Amino acid sequence: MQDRYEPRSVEREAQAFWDARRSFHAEEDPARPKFYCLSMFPYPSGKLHMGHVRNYTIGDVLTRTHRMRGYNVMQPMGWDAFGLPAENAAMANKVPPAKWTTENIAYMKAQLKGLGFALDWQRELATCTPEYYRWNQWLFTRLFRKGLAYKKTGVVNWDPVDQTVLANEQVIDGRGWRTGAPVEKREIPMYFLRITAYAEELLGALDGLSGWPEQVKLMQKNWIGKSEGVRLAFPYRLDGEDKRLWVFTTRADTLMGTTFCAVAAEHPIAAWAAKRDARLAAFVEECKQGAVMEADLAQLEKKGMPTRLTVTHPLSGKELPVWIGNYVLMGYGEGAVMGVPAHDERDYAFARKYGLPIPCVIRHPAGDDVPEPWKPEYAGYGTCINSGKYDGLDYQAAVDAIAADLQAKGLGEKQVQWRLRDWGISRQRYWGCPIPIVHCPSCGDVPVPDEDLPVKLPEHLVPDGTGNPLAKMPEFYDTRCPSCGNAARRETDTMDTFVDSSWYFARFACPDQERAMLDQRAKYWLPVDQYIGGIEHAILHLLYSRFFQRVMRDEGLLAISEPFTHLLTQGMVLAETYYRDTPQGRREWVHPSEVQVTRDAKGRIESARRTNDGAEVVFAGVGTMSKSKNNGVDPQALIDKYGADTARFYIIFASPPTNTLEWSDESVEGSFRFLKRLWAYGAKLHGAATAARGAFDRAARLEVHSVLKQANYDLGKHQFNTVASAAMKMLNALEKLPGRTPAADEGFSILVRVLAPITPHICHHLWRALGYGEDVLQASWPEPDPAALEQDEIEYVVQVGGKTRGSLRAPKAADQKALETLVQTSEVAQKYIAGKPVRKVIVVPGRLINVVI
RNA sequence: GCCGGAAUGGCGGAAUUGGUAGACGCGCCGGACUCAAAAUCCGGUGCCAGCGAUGGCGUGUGGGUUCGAGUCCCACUUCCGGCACCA
Repeated sequence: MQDRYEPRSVEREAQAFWDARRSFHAEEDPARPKFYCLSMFPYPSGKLHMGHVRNYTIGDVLTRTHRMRGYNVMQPMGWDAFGLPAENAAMANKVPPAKWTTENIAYMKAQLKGLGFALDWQRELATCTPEYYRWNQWLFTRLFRKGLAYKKTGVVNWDPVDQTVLANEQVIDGRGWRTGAPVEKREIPMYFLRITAYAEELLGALDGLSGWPEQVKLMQKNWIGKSEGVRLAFPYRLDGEDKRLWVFTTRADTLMGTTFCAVAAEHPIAAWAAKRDARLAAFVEECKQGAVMEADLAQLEKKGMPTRLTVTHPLSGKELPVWIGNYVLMGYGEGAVMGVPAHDERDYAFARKYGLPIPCVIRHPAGDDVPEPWKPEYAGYGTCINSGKYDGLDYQAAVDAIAADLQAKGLGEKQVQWRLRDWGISRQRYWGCPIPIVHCPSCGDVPVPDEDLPVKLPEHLVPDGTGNPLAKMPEFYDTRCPSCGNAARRETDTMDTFVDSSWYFARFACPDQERAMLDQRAKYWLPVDQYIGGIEHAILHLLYSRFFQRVMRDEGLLAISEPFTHLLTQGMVLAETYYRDTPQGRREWVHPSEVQVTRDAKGRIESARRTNDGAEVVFAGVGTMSKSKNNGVDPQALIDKYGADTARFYIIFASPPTNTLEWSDESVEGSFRFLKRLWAYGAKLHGAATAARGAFDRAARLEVHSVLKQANYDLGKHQFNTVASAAMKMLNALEKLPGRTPAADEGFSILVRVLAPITPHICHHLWRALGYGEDVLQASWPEPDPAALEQDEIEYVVQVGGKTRGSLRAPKAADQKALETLVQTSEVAQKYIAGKPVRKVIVVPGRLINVVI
């Protein structure tokens, strides 16, 4: 074994060994427990970023530890290959998205191989291939026939200059990103998937997901948003006809405090009113300006205008004005709300602004009226007042009584309302999976029959930013109706890329299956035992996947309902940011690698200068790695310099998986240093003759085995950073041993196995070089030896009055009484008791004694 | 705005889930080796006061519960993620 650690050759050799043996190829094996470990597949954007390296290293650690624990492990990898960035790159470089995507995949695949991940490449898939997306189409036609996919209008961002639909991301401060034109809302026909049909089940099943973080389950619960309330009607007469304005409320107990109703600008009443009043028409138009993002809408200044229409209060019979309000969402509930200014913050602000009455109908802790400013208590539950026959009722009694009275009049009933909306999947974009529908003038929307699938996406087009090129391509859209054979037009919208990623985890079980979406192998591998990915996917991707799993179940493809048994959500990777303001007043972001930092005697940053020209720069804290702040760290540069094992070790060691990770080049050096020390120790053992048991063996074994015990505990918590620390502690202990004693070999073989999932290449080499075995992948996971952990004496912490004052050693067998006596006679306690009466003595077995005085 | 998180030395983080706060590492300080540098090795390092023994303070802020709080409760501050067409 050579003295110098050379990661390049060590890594090449280990990877060649795994390739030759097909070490990571997984086969179904009913005799062993299976472990399907999956990291979220990447979008092939060009090259791996640090977030990928982190995600896949975490997945690889889990994969490799489970292998060593005897599981039949499958860890696949694929490409989420459709999407907007390919179209943007296509426009910028005049290259078809397909070519750009394929080249990116090839490069990134080589990078993943270089990192030594235990991936089964035989299962590789890409969502942009017809072999994959034909099953998107197949499933869509099934859902369409069942009514679970349907057409209705949806609202999109419209760029009036480019005449194109914009993604939310392409809207910057309410303007189109390319044209700068103010964005408008536009309603267009779209296909929707009826996820709301599964709302109750998706919500209820969260409780059973014991392997998911509570935080993610809570976010999903709130997103689905079940609320029980009352749907009720305000009757009105219009053009001689009796009509009803329906609203939904969770606060029917406040119904008697209603002083107005408000409808969304897209509501039929708004359209009716706008026809008769130019100012209203202008206001409705104004509401159509701007983007569709909820975050923007929620922060709009609350504005409204009264229509001339009045409605009748369903219980009191009072006439109430109907307003158009820009804060009423057409997409939630009925697109109309009842305004109860005294007990709803938005209604309060609205009524104050427009001088509407604000009668208090719920008693709250601060009194029976609602003076300015608004207080959260006003919206609390309480007893009804000023509400006629409902006075004195509490929330539940009032809701029950009011719902019953409404029902008797045929003007309302209790109803469950969901915040969750059906999933609009139509995208007016080229680089996606074509929606398999043919529009026939006589037969309507006809799903493409199975034998005509897949509807192939032409791969040679280059979009130009003015709408979908498919819609300008008669060779694509001119077709015949599958039903009647007459001329018809093919749908040119493609699917939301979330459709592609909502079932890919299942396809990994049988990516080569040409005759079906899934086969028997999926029944063996699914569900995914461990899923790993960014917290930013906590709601949409994970909820859509849970929905699709149920859709596939109901198609008879799989029996299970939940796709992911355990979920680990990793944190983001951040880096330092530095800038300087140029004389021209421009802010220039300087890459952290180009900055030289000077520190004071305590290591605090004093100043920072740009290395090449000495210009002073300002440290602006840490932030997500981004082009705009010029602080991205390229993992490839790191791998080239230190090797894959150092990159993997650092990323595991720097932070627990769920935390954000703040990048530091200096700390990477420390990780490299550790691996060099590890190598050097291995080389020293390798060159030494085996010695007899030494005097320090007992102490070294105690240390190694107690650290191992803790490491195994931490591994169970997925706290991998302290597992890496444990490896360092083991090496520290072993380096104190004088030679190659039995404890040295035992300890080193434990260390190499603990580290093998994190830094597989160097461990592969050391394991073989020291003759511990042929392949560390085949080794079993180490467990602590109870005999090594035996101790005769225990050190107790001594506290007096809750303050730590020192420690004392006591025999292991000492009981509470013996310890009480021991502590009261001890020098350390005597000093602080100082003759005061001892009230009691608290003993925490094996840890601490507290004398209360 | 709404929903969900996070906050511990100069820095990343640890604390066996209410029991010695700061493990492990980075940085910094001092030393060894070297003609010198790099690499490597050894020692020190929460803050304040003190030559020192030692004493006081200390886990974002303000309260509370407890023999004992980084950990539990209440109220806030700041930062981060998501908000349905980025993936």
